Amino acid sequence: MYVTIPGERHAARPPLLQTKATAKTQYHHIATGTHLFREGEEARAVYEVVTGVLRLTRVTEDGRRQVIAFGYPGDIVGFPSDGEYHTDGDALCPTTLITYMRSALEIGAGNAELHRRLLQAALREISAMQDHFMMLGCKSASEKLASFLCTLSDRFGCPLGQFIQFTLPMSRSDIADFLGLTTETISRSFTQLRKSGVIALDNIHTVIVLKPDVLLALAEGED
Amino acid sequence: MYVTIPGERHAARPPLLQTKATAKTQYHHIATGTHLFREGEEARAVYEVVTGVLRLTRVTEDGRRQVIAFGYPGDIVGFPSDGEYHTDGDALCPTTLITYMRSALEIGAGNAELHRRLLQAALREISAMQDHFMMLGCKSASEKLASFLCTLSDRFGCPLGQFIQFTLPMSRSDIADFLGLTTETISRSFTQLRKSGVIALDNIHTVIVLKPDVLLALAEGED
DNA sequence: CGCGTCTTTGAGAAACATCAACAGCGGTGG
DNA sequence: CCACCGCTGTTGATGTTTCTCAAAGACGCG
Repeated sequence: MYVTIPGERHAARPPLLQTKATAKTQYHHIATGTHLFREGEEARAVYEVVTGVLRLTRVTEDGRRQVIAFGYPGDIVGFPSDGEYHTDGDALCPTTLITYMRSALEIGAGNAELHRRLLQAALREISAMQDHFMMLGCKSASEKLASFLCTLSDRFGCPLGQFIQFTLPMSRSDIADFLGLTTETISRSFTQLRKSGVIALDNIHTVIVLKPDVLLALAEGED
Repeated sequence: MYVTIPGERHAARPPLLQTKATAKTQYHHIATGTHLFREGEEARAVYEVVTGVLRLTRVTEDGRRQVIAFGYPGDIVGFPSDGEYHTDGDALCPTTLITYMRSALEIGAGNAELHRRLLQAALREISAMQDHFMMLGCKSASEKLASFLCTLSDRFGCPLGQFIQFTLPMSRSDIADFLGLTTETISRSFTQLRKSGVIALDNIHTVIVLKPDVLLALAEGED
């Protein structure tokens, strides 16, 4: 089942969407593997990830899966369309969330400031999804993995001596389904990056970036 | 350069974002090939497409292009992030737009109703982009093209006898860059659909769907 | 009519998927 | 404590899809 990752609980950060009007912040804890919402379900809330990581997925009728996004601290997840969730959302490790009732999306008058921040979050989400398009549509397998690791390194890497370290709470097949590849190809690309000395794997879920500049170059497509 | 498509000017429809507060609707006409905005530019407005079609693209440093979306009537385009456009936007045929100043995105108090509709439009956009992810990540070449044609057929197809007809204002290479394929593969997939009697091409830019049910089945992955 | 651009078609090459076997690792139970 | 089991990940051999390169055809435009 789900492996509990010795996990990089990212430093607390001020909630993005929080406004003065809702002074008392209600945190919500969920365990690894918990489903926060499912595709097609009526959307009752949007969530801000505070610590931990969520996985957002969609599945076709014939069982092919696409990981739409990973929800890291600072991300807003669960944006509905026509009142429904359009992805499954579940926790890859113990996760803390802030819940914002769906009404915040709809009643403009109620809390204009929260509403404004939600729109900004939605716009950032659109921008992030466009980056993801570039990966899925334009890049080779090794470029995709390099881009993916680069993004995580930039957003969540911790200095380790002169290197950068971060954890991958998701499985190889999650990464594969995120990048539109197979687990075998992901595994081979990891091996390639290891053998060329760009990264090291402390354990399966811990990446150490040895040559950040080379990783970035690979991500941009300079073989 | 750009070929002017004998174009399917879709029936006028009530503006999505229009509110009573801005009673007099200001329409804006642009010619084929006109750039409405460019990536990295300061975002001064968002646009609602009324007639015509826009193409939203992004390009990597080394020149690979991804068509992020096509903006058809009823779509809102030009959502900024951090105050900037993140795609190029240009017209594939003569296009009519309604302009909404960027301030509408930011000053919640100014026009709460417009703000609310913009958020709804952004949420629809996110949902549409998730559908696009499924195409890019999960589907084969022929499935991608079938899905693409299906979507256009559903949204903009006109009955032609017992068949459905619609126009493709974009080039084969636009379709290729939208689906993460090459023009040659698109061309071959079109030929395949033609030879199997699922569609007919009246001319390069006019598709007639002969077997909608088969096209849908192909789109869903039932070979 | 001729030219340039876009599209189609073909042949060969490359990337990635698929299938299969094996290794590593944690958990369980004897 | 060790043997066994199941799961995930890795590696290898092979197959398929799609890309690349090349050439010819179609179409609009001057």
